[in-house]
Amino acid sequence: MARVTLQTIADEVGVSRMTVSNAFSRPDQLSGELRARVLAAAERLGYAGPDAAARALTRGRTGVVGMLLETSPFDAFVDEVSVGFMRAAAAGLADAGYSLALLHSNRSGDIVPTRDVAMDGAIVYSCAPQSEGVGDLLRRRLPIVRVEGLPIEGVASVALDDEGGARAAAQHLLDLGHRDIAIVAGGIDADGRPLHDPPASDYSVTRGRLAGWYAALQAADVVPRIVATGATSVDDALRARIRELLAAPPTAVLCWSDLAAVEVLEAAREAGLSVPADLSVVGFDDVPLASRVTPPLTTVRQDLDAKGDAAVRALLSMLDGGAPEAVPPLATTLVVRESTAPPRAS
Amino acid sequence: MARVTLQTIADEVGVSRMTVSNAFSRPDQLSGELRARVLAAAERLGYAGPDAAARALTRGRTGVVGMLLETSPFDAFVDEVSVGFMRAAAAGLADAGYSLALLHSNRSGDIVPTRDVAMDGAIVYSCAPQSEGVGDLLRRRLPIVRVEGLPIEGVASVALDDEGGARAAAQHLLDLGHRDIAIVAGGIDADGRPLHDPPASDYSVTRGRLAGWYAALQAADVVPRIVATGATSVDDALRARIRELLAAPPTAVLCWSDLAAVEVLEAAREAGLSVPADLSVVGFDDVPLASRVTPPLTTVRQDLDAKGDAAVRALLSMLDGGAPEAVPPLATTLVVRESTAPPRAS
DNA sequence: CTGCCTTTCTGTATCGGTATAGCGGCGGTC
DNA sequence: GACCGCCGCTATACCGATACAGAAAGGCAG
Repeated sequence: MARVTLQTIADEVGVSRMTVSNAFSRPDQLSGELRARVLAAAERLGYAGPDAAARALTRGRTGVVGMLLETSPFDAFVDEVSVGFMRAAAAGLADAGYSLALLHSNRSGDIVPTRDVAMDGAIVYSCAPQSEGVGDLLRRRLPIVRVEGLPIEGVASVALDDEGGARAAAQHLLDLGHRDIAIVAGGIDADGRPLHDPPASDYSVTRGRLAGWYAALQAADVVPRIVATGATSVDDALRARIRELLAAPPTAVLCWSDLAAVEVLEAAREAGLSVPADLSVVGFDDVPLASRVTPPLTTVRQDLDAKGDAAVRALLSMLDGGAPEAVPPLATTLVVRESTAPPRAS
Repeated sequence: MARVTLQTIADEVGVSRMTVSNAFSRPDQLSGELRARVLAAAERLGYAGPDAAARALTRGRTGVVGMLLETSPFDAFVDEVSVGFMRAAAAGLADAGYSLALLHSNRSGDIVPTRDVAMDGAIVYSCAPQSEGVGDLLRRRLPIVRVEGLPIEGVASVALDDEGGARAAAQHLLDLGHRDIAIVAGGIDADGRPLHDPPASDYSVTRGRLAGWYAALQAADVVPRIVATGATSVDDALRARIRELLAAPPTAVLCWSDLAAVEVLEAAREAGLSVPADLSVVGFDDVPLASRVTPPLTTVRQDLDAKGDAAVRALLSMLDGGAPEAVPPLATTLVVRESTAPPRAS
């Protein structure tokens, strides 16, 4: 039993293939009576309407926007920050009629998403500019918006004002009177090289936040202690270093994520340190968890809805033929809760 | 400047279009020397490789699996249960080389995802069988797997053993000695009709859980009090009813979700009731939040990874040409934490 | 009754690929 | 020296639709 196509219906009804196509796609092009007959025949033969792939080919539009993630899709769904971004992006795209396809980086199959999945544009979330996936997308000359991650030549981008947020966080601690401050950061010093001052990172989020912390601290002549791993998520190595740090605790800790800050809270509890009396802790991101831990975390909020909206708006304007345009860094807000206080008088 | 296609390259190199195609897709079909020349020309002309839409048309495969959600994509990313499911499903599909496309139900654009987005198969998560989106997908005769939601004729399904989990939860309260038990459930009695006994619901999750609770309670001759709304998420109406309930509190409450249970916890605190001393509370799902609230919630755990894996496995087997096959209900586990205790001796 | 404009439908070309059969040339076998 | 098989490439026919330019039929003004 051959597949049912426009031609099948056309033969059945005794009209041209074109007329059947019009019955589905341009109803005003034929009489209501004939259209009804065509549709009835289609129904009878079990025709679902124009084939999506064929239509995508001729119309040159798929209705799909891809999202390439630095991590595997699995990890992206674990991280509350990327979930929040996906949420806003998916909602914005849905409003504009686009479906969001999560592209993976598994290149072993015969279909490599970044190269072979049909789409009208893509969002590149926190990816290395030189990664294969990004290369594939660039080669296709698709409209692309980069979100976080290092700059990609010729690609519009949406990013947080990491530096400003970090500066505000550091300044908050300085204003409280702290001078002995540690920084907990991932994505730097992967191979144990001596750290620069300020330390360097190829991980854009950490890079911006480091710059902000150092800007404030150096202005106050404070030299921070650095606790770092190469990993960009909280891992056992980082946990161990945090515990080392708290053996001779500073009075305050700046963390590059709320998750890292929660680890510090945990380690402080183990070490018998009271937060914020003995140790002030500042996170970053303001994920839902931040306000639920004990004590609720002082942190730098980023507005994930705004980030998603900005990315979608930038992409939609390109999909409509607009030129890629720069989006200014998204503002952050310092949220002061109960994990920070003046240092204990010594 | 016309678009660069296989033909452009073919003309440039002076070979047939077919040879260029082979250079990309079947390297063994031409000499290495010629292939190198073709690829060099492609590079020079900025050809990204075979067009995805065209390839999808001829090969009949897209590498995309759609996921249709009952709610908007936005809400799906808010609910920890659906996020957990998406996580597992996306990971499983990525391993198999498929990208996951989130289909929205916005039918106003010219591209209706369920009808017009090219895909090889779809997962239908907790959707009404008679919804337009489901109808579109069925008409296309795509391989489909249903996850949660009411049965869809001829569609393989993956669902939780809601009934067994609920029965275990109710039995746990009975074993503790509770006789005055309330049930908090959404998705029933939307228009205020008198409730049946057990109450009816068109919302499959609630339906299964109700059946389980009643099975255990009726066997013990306990008649529960019902607190319900038509909404399937926690809303103000439900919050208000919970507060009414606690004006004359039962000794224990069975909730159809952890989120609802957290509301009960909150309302109990407001009413000056101590959990579990004055009131035992049981949730459902075991979302991450459940173990973090105070007191940690006794709840029925569902394994979202298993659910995602089961759905993906079922779909993959159909994509490989297998027949749809029934997947047995997924097991649940009662997790006893600190929100349940024997009723206060009266 | 003629000419012109609509309405309604059809024919052909095209979208950008891939499958498949076939063709010339070359080395090798008997 | 005729025959065979293989290698490397090409020609042709699709895949399933849509765009666009007509063409037949009918309506209306002059």
